[in-house]
Amino acid sequence: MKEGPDIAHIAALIGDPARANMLTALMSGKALTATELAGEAGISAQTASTHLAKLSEGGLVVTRKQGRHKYSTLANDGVAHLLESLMGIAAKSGHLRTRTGPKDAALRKARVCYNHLAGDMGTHMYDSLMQRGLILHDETDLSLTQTGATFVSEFGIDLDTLQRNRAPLCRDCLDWSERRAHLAGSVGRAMLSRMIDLGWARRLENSRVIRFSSSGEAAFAKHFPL
Amino acid sequence: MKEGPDIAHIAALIGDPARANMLTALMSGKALTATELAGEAGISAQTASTHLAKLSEGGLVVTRKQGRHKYSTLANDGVAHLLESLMGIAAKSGHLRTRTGPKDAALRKARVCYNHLAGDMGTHMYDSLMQRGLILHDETDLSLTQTGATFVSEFGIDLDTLQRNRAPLCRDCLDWSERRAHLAGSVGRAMLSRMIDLGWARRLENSRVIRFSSSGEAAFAKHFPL
DNA sequence: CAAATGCTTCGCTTAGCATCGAACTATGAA
DNA sequence: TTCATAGTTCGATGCTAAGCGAAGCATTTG
Repeated sequence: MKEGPDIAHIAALIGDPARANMLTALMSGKALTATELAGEAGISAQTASTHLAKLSEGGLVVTRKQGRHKYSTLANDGVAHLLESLMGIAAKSGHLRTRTGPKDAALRKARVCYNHLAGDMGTHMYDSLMQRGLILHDETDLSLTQTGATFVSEFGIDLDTLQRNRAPLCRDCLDWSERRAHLAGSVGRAMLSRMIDLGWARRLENSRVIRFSSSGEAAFAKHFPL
Repeated sequence: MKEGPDIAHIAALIGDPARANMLTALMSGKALTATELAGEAGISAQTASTHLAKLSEGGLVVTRKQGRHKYSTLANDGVAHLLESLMGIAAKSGHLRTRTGPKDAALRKARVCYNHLAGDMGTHMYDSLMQRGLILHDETDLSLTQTGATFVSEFGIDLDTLQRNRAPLCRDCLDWSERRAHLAGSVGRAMLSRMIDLGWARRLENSRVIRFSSSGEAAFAKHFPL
């Protein structure tokens, strides 16, 4: 009767509102402590502790002890991807968001998705890179072309360091607001952090929103034309 | 505090074992009646009825009344895609499948995923089509090339009829066993049903397994070389 | 018509689990 | 050492929801 893996177990892990809030908070890509996560979810520290144990046991989250703190992050890109898929379906199917605040527009424009750029500007960048032949799909994954590699290097990213990791350089990730692909993977992460280093944008506190300065937005448009 | 859509609600829908079993059964792509689904999940008809109401209300499933039967299917490709993602994560993270039966190997080789071909042979076909330039990625989706369209037509598929639908012709779908892409979308569905019409393969009862005859497998290899 | 089948609604029971208070361990600071 | 902070474990509580029996509605069949 039972075929394939046990999806109910891990779906149930995400299905609790408190845990879902923690996971959403971790979509920022930052490593958060247990108490921070408790705050995000609006629950006590004890409860958060048990939740974290379950999430980690279920392989959705990995933790690292450092002094008296315990930092948690999403276990891998796959989990982030899964969460975005969930958001996509949750967004369109049914009684949508609880409260459509002013933040919502900002989130749709540019936000962080597991440390890479998502939202309108994320898909814009993806389209630009794709159209100019800097990235392409081989059958299974996304990869940089030769010209793409030089472009990325000239943008100030050290590809050699990234390549030392086993993780794929490029992946695509489906955007819940745009329902289109954007650039994930280690290059995607590096691109975003480089933009922040360049002063183009900054991350808002306690939020996934990325705010571009007007000059930053201009530079962005110049670097990623369509 | 709450950003983005409510993922907990729909994750909770999938998180119940009975409902998860129903959804997995629907991954076959067949429309199943309420009692059939009750059987799949191992619960009574009444309980299945309430579960179906919730699934439909949550937008994961659509139902159609026909006489005294009520047929359910997955709501759209996105839901199927989400379920496959879940299986992928569930498969690798943690205490894996409950029981690795003989069926498992067959499932990995060829199975149906929302009416299209998945598993080893599914990714094989995808790779072949991609390598020969019959399908390609534009920035957002997958599409047939000119030569791809004639290939598909010569295979015996009426593209005009398919195109009348609003649904995308091609999509890619991530395989939980192979962790690679395979061909979904209406063309993917048509390909599989054509293979069955040609007698290459048949679907096993009460299972997602697709069994190719030896001559069918030979024909498959000939049509989709690498 | 009556009988049978498929599905749904109601009411009830039960089990699981999220939650917190309180007590305990571990690390860092004064 | 003493105090403070971070995190965990235990026990008790209370709510939610899954499950089924029974009754009801709808549709097809004899």
